[in-house]
Amino acid sequence: MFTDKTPAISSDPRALIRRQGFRLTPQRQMIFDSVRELGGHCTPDEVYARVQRKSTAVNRATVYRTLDFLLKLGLVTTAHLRDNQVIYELVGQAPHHHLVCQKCDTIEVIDHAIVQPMLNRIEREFEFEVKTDHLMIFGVCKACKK
Amino acid sequence: MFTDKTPAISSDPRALIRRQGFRLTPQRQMIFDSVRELGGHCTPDEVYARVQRKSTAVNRATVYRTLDFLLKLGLVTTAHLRDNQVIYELVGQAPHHHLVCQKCDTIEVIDHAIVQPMLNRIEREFEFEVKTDHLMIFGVCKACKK
DNA sequence: TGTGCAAATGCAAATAGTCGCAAAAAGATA
DNA sequence: TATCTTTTTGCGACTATTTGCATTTGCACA
Repeated sequence: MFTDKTPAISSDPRALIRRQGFRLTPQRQMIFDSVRELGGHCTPDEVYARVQRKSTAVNRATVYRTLDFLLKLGLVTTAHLRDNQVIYELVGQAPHHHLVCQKCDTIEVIDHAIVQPMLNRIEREFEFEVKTDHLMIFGVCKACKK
Repeated sequence: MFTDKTPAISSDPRALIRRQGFRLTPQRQMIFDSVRELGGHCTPDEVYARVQRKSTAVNRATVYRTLDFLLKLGLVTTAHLRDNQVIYELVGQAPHHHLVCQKCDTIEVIDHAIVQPMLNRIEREFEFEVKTDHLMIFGVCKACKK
């Protein structure tokens, strides 16, 4: 299960899903599409609301289950804000990370290159295979520091 | 609000709470004590269960609110596992981070020194004042890789 | 020590998220 | 296309977490 290591092709998850013996359902397609349409960053509730616009027949539990499914498949990742809110994000070509300002709640995206050396060191020193592609670093942004 | 920059003294939060104009209540004391007694890593539910042993009069909502209060005060931090479970942790003398194995769920603690250079670089390049003291890095541990 | 006021709590209702199970349906095969 | 197997879904119940509001209670100050 979930053994495929091929990088996810975000625009068309169908091949990836089927290749691993899972089934492609309209619900999964709609939910995935909604995540993409929401700009790649969204909460389960936002996804549910958007899916409802396509079909009111989709159950809330299915949204939760499918987001989790996409997570296990590697098509999306999650991040948690300090208020316990979960954010789902599409896995794209470029891994990146976030600087979250605790004062104004803005989120700045930073490149993976800044984090990479640290992760490499961890892989070397602890023989730990890092899968994190999405760090949330909390603090106070430039604008709020003044 | 929450402007005190003095490092938290985990063993006695009373001075810190009062210095900022908040009130010291038996509930807050019991909840803080419980977190400490639970070894510094715990879920809201574990805290509630432990507080019940001291006094059955403490409401669940108060536990949630107080943990959040201690978070804002800087006396505890949170971390989120992939299954959305929240972990509260006492802020101690030595900041540290976690390697979480997705296969066996074990958590390895790593020293802040490994993360520090990256955070320094972020502070410099983005003029972002980092407050994160507790990164969760997901992956596969040494034992599970074999 | 008593009094007043704002903060904190308890309660109950609302919202968010999870789970078990029966029904529906995807995809394989004939 | 019909049938079969297994996955996935919807539903409803249940647990977890949050929120509004009335009441209580720290604690500052007289």
